[in-house]
Amino acid sequence: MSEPQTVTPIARRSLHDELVARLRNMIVEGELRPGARLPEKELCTQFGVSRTPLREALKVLAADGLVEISPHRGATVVQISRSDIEEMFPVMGALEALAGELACAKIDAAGLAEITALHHQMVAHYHRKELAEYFRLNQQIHERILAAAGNATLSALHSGLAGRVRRARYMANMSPPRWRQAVEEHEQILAALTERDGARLAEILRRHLEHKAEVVIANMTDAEAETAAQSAAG
Amino acid sequence: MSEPQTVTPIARRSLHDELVARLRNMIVEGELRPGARLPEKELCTQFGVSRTPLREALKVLAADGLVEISPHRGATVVQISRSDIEEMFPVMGALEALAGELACAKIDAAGLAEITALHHQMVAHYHRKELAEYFRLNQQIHERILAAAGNATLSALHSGLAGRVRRARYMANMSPPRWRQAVEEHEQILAALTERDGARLAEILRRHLEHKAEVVIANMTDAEAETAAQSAAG
DNA sequence: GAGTTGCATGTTGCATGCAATCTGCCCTAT
DNA sequence: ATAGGGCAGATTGCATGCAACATGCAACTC
Repeated sequence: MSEPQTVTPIARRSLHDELVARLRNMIVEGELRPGARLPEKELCTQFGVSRTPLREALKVLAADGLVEISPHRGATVVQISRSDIEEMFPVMGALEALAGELACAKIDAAGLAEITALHHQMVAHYHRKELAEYFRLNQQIHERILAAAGNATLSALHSGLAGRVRRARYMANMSPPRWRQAVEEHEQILAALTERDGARLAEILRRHLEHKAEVVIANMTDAEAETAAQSAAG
Repeated sequence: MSEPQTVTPIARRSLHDELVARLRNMIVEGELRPGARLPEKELCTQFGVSRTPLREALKVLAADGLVEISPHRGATVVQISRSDIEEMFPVMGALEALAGELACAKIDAAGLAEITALHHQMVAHYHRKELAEYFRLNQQIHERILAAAGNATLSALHSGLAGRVRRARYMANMSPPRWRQAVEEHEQILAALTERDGARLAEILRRHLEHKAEVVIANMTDAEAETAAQSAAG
């Protein structure tokens, strides 16, 4: 029986794996706010587990860069600063650019059709101004391009960064011209991918990520100004 | 006493942090071979700690991709396959290319002088055919370029990959023409950096990494053939 | 009254114990 | 003789207990 596995082994996740997944999700989805403390005891009662697997999970998340652990003081959800974001986007740009090149070389008709379908759905949501749906599809398209690159290492690094960036909840709002620009860039992305023009796709993706960064930074600056105003008023 | 700290706070590493560092080093430096089992009890007695911090350390290394943990079966040092290597190098190429661009934009005279000095030392070792020393400096130069980019996220991702790749012990030998080519590329790297030509440096680094990949793959193929011959003979 | 010191409390770091699971071996049956 | 089943040993997964440490408050000094 040295055949490659066709059936997926039944998932028997240990507690710490399950905890890592749940906590990661709670952090990325914003349920646990940046800066929030993560007291072991409280989380233990909440999840109904003992401290050992929980601690192991926290260590893993710390290694992932999602939580910060200070000795004898406990774990907190990491704050993302503007400079962190400014650092991350060029890196994501480089990764997505590479993914674009590889994807152009490897993608088949079926894969391209899927991305094309997602793209048109996304554009439809854009025209109906359905921001949440737009983002969901936007994210899926980028993930598909990464997947089409067929490079697990690349995907892993990218999704790690994407998870960290997503926590910034950056696109709560986006100005109409910015949104329009993003959609136009996605048109170019699809065109380059269809023509299998790797170099061009890479360049477009790099620029696209640069523009995303600008939107995020602007949004963060607004948010900071708001909280500053609030704390001044309070 | 709100002055900035001038004295470094005394390092009080917790046991699990210390264990993570030591194990990571042992794995990266090849002291723990790929595929080696990591029985908790044995490591505990070896390090003189209990299983709790050791387990936490293993989980972190698993998240890092250096060890693999199978439920109820324990941890092993991950095997690097040829396809893993083939995946990693393009990613490192993209990261180093970005680092090159950023470094050209940011590096100052002092930083450039340091890299130049390292480069000349490295070339000296090349002429004396001191392979180990050559690699040490080679690695330092690449690290310095990453550092000069001033992007912590980028550095972190790169060093993670570099650690995983280094385990392949790829450069135990390198053919004279290959070695010569590598040195020539490093001359170009230094030139582009000196001229602050980011685009060119990026391109050179990408190619440089491609060539490194070829050397590694060739070496791995040799090693595989060797072990295959051994197992056939034994 | 301001600053410092000592103590009480709660939390984290680590060690250990028990239950569940895996591995290897022996035994049995075909 | 070989395949399959079952048991014993060993190892991992998790829970709990104890010690070390950080924080906040109160008392004390100047």
